Amino acid sequence: MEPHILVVDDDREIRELVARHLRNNGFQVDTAADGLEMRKVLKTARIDLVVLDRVMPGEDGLSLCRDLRKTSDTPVILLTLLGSDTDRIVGLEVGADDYVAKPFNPQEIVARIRAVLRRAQALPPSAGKTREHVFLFLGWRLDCRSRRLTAPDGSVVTLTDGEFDLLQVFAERPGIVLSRDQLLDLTSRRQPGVFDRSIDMQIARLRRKLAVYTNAEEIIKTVRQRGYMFAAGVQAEAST
Amino acid sequence: MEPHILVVDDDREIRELVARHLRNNGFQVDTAADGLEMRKVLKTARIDLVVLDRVMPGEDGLSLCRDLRKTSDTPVILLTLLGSDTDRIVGLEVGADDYVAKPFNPQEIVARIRAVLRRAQALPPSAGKTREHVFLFLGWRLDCRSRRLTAPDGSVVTLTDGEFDLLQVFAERPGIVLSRDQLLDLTSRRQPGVFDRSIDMQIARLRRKLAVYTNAEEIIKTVRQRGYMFAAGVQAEAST
DNA sequence: GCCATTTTGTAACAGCGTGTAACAATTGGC
DNA sequence: GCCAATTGTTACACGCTGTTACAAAATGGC
Repeated sequence: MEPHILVVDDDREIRELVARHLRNNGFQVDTAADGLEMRKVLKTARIDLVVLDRVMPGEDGLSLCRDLRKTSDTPVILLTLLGSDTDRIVGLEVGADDYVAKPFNPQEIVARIRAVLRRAQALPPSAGKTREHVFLFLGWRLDCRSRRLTAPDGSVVTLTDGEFDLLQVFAERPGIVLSRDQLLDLTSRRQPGVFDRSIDMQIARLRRKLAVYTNAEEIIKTVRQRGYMFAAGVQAEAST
Repeated sequence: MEPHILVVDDDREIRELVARHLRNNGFQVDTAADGLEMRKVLKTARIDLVVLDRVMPGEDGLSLCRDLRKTSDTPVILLTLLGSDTDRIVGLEVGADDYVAKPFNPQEIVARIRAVLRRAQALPPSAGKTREHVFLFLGWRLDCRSRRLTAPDGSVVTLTDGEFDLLQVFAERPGIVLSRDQLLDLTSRRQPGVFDRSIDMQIARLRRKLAVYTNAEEIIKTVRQRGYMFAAGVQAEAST
């Protein structure tokens, strides 16, 4: 019985990104773009926890949290802006159980959800339920829990750590153009003074390894002046 | 009946600042400068929540939190360094209920304490703590109660204390990259002045013993510039 | 307490991964 | 078609990690 999470955010991209990440971690997820949709979902589904954006047009996260707290004990995690002490304090005071500051590491949301639910005794600690993060594209299999890439013919392709991180970032965000800066951030290889053309080198190296089996152009496309995009359709799943 | 908080921090100034602020907000407060004092207070007073500094000489916050969580449900709030995602995630995993990043606004600690206590008061205490302590991976069996490692062919493999602790830390957190620093913390082998490359030696020694039976690269992977990750899928269970 | 053995940590070096610099190829605006 | 800007490729230097050797510390039997 997997916990059921409701993600409320007017920003569709963030909403779907968080939802996908949570699904990959074994949660059942519904989404809502505003307070109206949120209330509709809450009326029709039994939700275990709400992830709620602080800043939204119309009714914002704090108001929604305050209202929700009047009628329900459903735990709430607020997505706040970094550096806003008073937002966080007021959020906690109106009844939020926790917050995560944007920009966020999706894994932190997972950890926080588990911590909150653990206290609610809705979910045992993660060691008891191993779920793996697997991405499938064009016959390739990317397993992020074992850091292993398997080619369409079943052979294992050895990637360097940099290459693996890069491919993981892409596979988690198919169809989205990612700038060099974003790729450096997302792969956690942003260092002060790093010349951002180094990402081009890493992409070339990754493409070279993929190209042994598949036309790499169908996997990673260059978007001139903007960055790179993972062009292969991705199926994400939890493996058994 | 005001909640009773224990503040643990080696830095006297921070300790007394937090204590004074909490007293001004209606909490009863005790303080401790280290793990020894903390345990002494916990033996003699009924504490409702512990505020625990992450970085302390000798036994640090993560180790203390881990130990405390083995025997008690007392909520813990960690004071962490700003910007360390994996510190926060690992902290939540070893059982902390929350964290506050330094430098902090004392009012945020108050809000967090209230939020955590509100949650704790909504829950009955755990009946008995059943923790998983047998881990199965690639045919190996790690029994943490008897501190015994059994190979896929059934033979017992002798590990040193250091090697065993290290393998246990990994098996509890499959698929997560753990830095050298974190590994030193989680294995409770953090000593002042220890050259942090010593962990590489321990890992090499563990790998050598595992490699007699299994390709060790499939079990513990190096993630360059970040640390090491347990790549084998783990099934955890409570032994009979 | 002594001492042999085991465990752990440090130093040095080799091999590999990553980032930079330079140059080649491609792209797109005019 | 021209050309400046952008991206791809090659070569190389430096830093990170694995291994070996040895020293220091810890352990346990007598």
